[in-house]
Amino acid sequence: MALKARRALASQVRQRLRILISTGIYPPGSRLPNEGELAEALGVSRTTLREALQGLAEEGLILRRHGHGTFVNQYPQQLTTSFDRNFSIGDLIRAGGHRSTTRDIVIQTRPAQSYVATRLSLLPEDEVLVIERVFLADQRPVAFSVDCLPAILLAEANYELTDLYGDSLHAFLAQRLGLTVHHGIAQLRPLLAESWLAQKLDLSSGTPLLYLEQVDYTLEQRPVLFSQAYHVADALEFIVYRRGPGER
Amino acid sequence: MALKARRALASQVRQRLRILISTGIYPPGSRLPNEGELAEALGVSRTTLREALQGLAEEGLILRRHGHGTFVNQYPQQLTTSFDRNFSIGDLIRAGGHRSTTRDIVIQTRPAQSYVATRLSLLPEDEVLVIERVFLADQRPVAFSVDCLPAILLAEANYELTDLYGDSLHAFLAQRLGLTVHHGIAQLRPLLAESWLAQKLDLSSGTPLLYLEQVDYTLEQRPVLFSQAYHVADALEFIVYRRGPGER
DNA sequence: AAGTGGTCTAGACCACGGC
DNA sequence: CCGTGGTCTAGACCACTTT
Repeated sequence: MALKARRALASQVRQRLRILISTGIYPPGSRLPNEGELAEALGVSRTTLREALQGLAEEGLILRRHGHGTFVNQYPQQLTTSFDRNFSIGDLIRAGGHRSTTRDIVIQTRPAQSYVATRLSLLPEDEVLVIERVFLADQRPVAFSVDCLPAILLAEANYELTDLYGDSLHAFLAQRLGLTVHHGIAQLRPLLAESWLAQKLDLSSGTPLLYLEQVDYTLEQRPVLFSQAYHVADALEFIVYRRGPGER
Repeated sequence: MALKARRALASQVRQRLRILISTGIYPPGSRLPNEGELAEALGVSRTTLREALQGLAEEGLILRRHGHGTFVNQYPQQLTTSFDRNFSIGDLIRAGGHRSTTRDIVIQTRPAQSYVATRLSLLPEDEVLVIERVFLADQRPVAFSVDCLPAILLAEANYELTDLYGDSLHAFLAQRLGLTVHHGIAQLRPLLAESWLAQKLDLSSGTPLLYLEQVDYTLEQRPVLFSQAYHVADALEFIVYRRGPGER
């Protein structure tokens, strides 16, 4: 416990406050001690405490009122999965309280189609590793996804095919290739299931699906993953936390 | 210019830096002066400068690398509309470069349906003001929306019906009722246009639509607006910037 | 080893809300 | 008026990256 966990201080304080609130030390509706006292009680500076409080306020766990005090929210919102976070389909399924598995996996290398090459900043003759699979929530098919990785990223890496079976490609990118996904840009569209797709998902043709097309980037704005996913609507919840417009 | 614009300092610095970058003082790819120098040059503390830099990094305008420096991003992402921001449909249309108008407006007060009452924390017998309308982008219908406002909010306010015609209810809430929408929680679902809806939007029945259901809250977590919107998919773009998972 | 961004502190002053 | 949260500062020390 010597080093590490640096900037964690504010996060630690945040966690400690969460506990103090959930255990009823600070019950819903009550007012917290003022910032000075609270900072001293927790053994951190007021600045650090404030960062923790700000985080809790954004979570909706507390309410802050200038000149009045900081209060524990009586009606906290709880979002299991907010879509502005880059979760995998597996996470989405688990957030709904189901068990996530996959089937019908196809892994192959092939030349990038033109629209894929464009999104990944590749040349048309470049190859991509394509991973197709069906996601199931408790045995029920709920999504079909196609992921494309530039083959050149894999050229010098050592990995096994089984590494690709895990439902988090982000983890694979980070652990095997040293590439951390910083953010993704996704586009949403409703779609009707064509027969080939309906068959994969055990649906009838014409069922409405939520189609998502996404490119993931590293911190350096390098595109590393192109994904297409077809989601069965009534099986997965798509919830978005939308901040009001304006300057932070 | 005496008072006001308090916490604006970091925002002001941010804006000044944007200008320094866009005018080519700090061209794309170049490294900015270190934080100490930059802070002194701009006449603010390093803390304040860092807050500004952090904002610019989140915007994607600059890249920060520990132990290396801060760089102007060569390939800045520019999202006209990111869905994690609480824009109105009118904004969405204008972001696509079209002219936004509305038609078929219906405004009436009626008892809240049970699912509406639940979402707005109202009692079943409470009344809501309902605003229905069709949005057009350059004459073409692209969305149908139903907004519900608790009637009690309007009881003591003075306003005219025409205030409700503007395409930003958020602006109405802020200016007439003193209620600022802090965030909304939205749920997305694909849907097939039923005949009544298809007729309103000049579509054929069974066309896939993107359905959005949203509750807007004030900073104090008070629900003030419930909205349902049916979007024509190929007319509007739904783009989401998804940050990588993890603690803030 | 030198230079950079990352974290944390203590303290000052300001603006808002209620008494 | 007082107490609260909101903003800003100067400075210390740490950790990462390159030379």
